[in-house]
Formats: sequence, C-alpha cells, structure tokens
Amino acid sequence: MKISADALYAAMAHPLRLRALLLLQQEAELCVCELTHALRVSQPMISRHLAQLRQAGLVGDRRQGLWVYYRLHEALPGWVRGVLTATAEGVGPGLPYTKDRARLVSMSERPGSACGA
Amino acid sequence: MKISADALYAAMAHPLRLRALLLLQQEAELCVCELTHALRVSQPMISRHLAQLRQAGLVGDRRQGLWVYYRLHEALPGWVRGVLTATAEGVGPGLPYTKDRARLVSMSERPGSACGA
DNA sequence: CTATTATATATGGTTAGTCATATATATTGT
DNA sequence: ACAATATATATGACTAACCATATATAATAG
Repeated sequence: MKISADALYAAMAHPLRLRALLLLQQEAELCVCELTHALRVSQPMISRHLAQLRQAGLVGDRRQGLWVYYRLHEALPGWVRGVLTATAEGVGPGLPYTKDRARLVSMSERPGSACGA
Repeated sequence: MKISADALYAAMAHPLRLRALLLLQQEAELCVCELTHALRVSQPMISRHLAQLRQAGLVGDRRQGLWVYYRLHEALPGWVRGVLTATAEGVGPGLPYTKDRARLVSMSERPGSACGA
C-alpha cells in the first residue's frame, strides 16, 4: 500500500479521524458501532470519515454478519506506523483520547470481543 | 512550546506547508526569499503559510536586516520532531521534495550563507 | 421486517489564492 | 545628517474552492 505524505496528513487533519486512528492503533479491530460509542458521534458521520480513511488506504475493513470491522491497513508503511506511535506518545494522557478509550472499554454489548467471535 | 496533535496535523495538512517544513528540517534556517525560490510560489503565499506555521508554534523567525529567517521552533517537542523525521524518511527521494531541495541548493545570491553574514 | 452500515444531497463555514498596499530596513545622493 | 528610493516581508480585502455536518435514503445481512 503506497501512501503519500499529502494523503496521510489530509486524513489526519480532522480531529475525529485522528481520534479514530489512535483508537484503531491500540485496539487492532473495531466495528462501526464501537466507534460511534467511543467517539460519541452519529453513525453516518463516523461512516463517512471511515470511508475517507479507507480511500486513503489507511484502514481496511472486514464484514462479519451485520457488523463491519475496521483496522489499520495491514500493509501500512513503517514510517506511517512510526508517525502514529509518535503521536500516541505525544498526546499521552491528554483529552479527548483517554476518554475515547474509557468509553470503549466500558461499552457493554460489544460484538465480537465479548462473545469471542 | 506545547503543541496539540490537532494543531500539528492541521498545519501539516497543506502540501505547501509540508514541503516548507521538510525543507526547514534539513536546512536549519531559511529566509522567505529562499523559500519562495525553492517552492516556486509567490511571496504573499509563502508568507501566509509561514504565518500559520508560526502561529501553530512549529517555526520561529528571526529578522536580520531585510531578511526574515525561519527555522523549526527550538522548543519543538520530541514527538513532533519524530513525526517530521519519519515523514522525511517516508517520502524518501520522491517528488516534489527532492526538486525543492535541488532548487534551493542551486539558488544563486542566497543571503547569509553566501557571504557569511 | 429489523438492525447495521453506506451514501447522496443540500447547506454553512472555513480556507486558499490573488491583488494591492503597508511596514521595515537598507542604500544612494546631496 | 536628511531625503528619496529600492528591496524584503507582512497583511487586509475579495473571490472561489473546498470541507464538514445534517438529513434523508439506500443497501446488506439475518
């Protein structure tokens, strides 16, 4: 997966997309409903931004039953992963990222991970 | 200098600002006229984008005579420098970054560096 | 038919780019 | 030293293009 710096930073320029990327970096795989819960945004909104991330080649998706799971793209270049990890360290325990994680962890009825799908 | 991830990636989202940042990372200090030459853009245009980078805290400026020199901000957090170096490695010998550098090196009548001011 | 996700359209806000002008410094002539 | 001019940079005003959000609708799975 070839990713230009312009495409990467255009994708990361939106606060919501950045929050989603940082969640996906820590969680390996998340479905749309988990993201709407953790990020507290409407479903059409996160879906639209996920489509942008997908078109930029930053994330991949997988359908399982009703749910569509997103993850960081498997073939993401090392330097892009480096940018993401540096960012995760940089934001540290700051907001809104920690709250996003807290909402995700405390979410009940998470598909997949809860019942071991 | 405290820099939020949102502010950083908003600044990096514009191709011209990204090119300017990558040049500044490699050159330590550049005046406005050098940037207009290397990036091949009008003076008001680069001046506007430099003002954004300055307001975001990413660059610092210094006046010497007629010329204003820009550089990466001295107090830039380590993780931000990490993002920039990862990006420089990621773009590698790609365009337009190498051409920017070539134009800069081949520029005649560069102030400061030429006459050792 | 219900639940989950994706997309199309319209609207409002933001941003970039250009031109003209302002400011600051230097230089030249007297 | 003073006045006039030239150069480098910054900024205000305007237009055009882009981006994000909300609402509504469509598609897909069970």
